[in-house]
Amino acid sequence: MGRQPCCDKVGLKKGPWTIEEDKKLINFILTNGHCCWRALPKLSGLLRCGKSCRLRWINYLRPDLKRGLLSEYEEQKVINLHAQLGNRWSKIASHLPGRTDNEIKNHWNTHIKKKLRKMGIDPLTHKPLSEQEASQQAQGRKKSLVPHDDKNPKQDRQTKDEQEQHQLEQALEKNNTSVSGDGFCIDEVPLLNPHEILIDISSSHHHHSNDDNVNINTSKFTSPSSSSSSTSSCISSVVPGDEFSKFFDEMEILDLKWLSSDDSSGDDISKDGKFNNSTVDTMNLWDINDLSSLDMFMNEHDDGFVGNGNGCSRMVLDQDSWTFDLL
DNA sequence: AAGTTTGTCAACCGCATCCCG
DNA sequence: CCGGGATGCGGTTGACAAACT
Repeated sequence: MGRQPCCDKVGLKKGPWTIEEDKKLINFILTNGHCCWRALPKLSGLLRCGKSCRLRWINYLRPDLKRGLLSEYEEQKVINLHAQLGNRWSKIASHLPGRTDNEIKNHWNTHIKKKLRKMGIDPLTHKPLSEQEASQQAQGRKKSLVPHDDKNPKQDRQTKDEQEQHQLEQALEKNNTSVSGDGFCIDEVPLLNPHEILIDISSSHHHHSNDDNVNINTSKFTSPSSSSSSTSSCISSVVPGDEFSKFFDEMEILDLKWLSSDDSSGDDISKDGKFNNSTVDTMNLWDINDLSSLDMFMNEHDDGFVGNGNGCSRMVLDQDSWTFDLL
């Protein structure tokens, strides 16, 4: 007797989402919230598994998502957090507003890993690679080192949160790492002793210096209780019209201000039509104050979607659309 | 121009954890 | 406390596009 599948998969669609499916999902969640992911597909008329709907919403359709490549500052934050937390992507994501665990995980695997190896740092251990190891890494036949519980991240979850928080706070205080530089709190036990974290921050250190390119104003931000997913839990309480508007109003705003850097000579819009983060001067999360904008979008801005004929997995329905196109 | 390789990332899968009766 | 369903999480896959030969 195996475990029951999460949903009746017969007749359910898989693969990339179409424009129509996205619209249905957005419309439904904005009007009804998502009381129950399992029931949502039936209620909304989607031929999708509830899990799939949840993932699509969390990773792609949520209005508070920030799109585009991670900035250097965010990258540095991810590296620091990874040194502390290991592959606990959702925890890491919870410290990067507007970013999803999936996005961070992908970015880690495709960009940061390579970057660290280039710098002679083992992305698993955050320790320097020996010459031999470095050459092995370069040849792609590096054996995995498992210094902290990267391979078994779930095992250490059983540690009590309070203990974790206490330990980590102490460690961070002692070592004055930049992880908590902007004031967020980490509720995890370090997998590495902070003094063991060896990250060359010279390349990005200017982000924290006086000529700081990044100005983070966290004056009124209450971090979601646990993870990126918990943001969606907040959304689950979404109700139509004014209530939703209130929700945004009451949401404590994190105002991220990305000051243009000197190297912002690049194109504002990349080839796939997305804005590059580096050139976005100001980005306000939860910048939508009125649900009517969203309604407007759904009803009148159908061409806000840029379909490619065979699905819209990369359509322009991102933070920029929500904030620029709609308002 | 055509074929091949490499890189990226959305989406899936299966297990773990949470929650409720 | 226990069992079962719902949800969350992290690893992995595969489609697509870009780069290379």
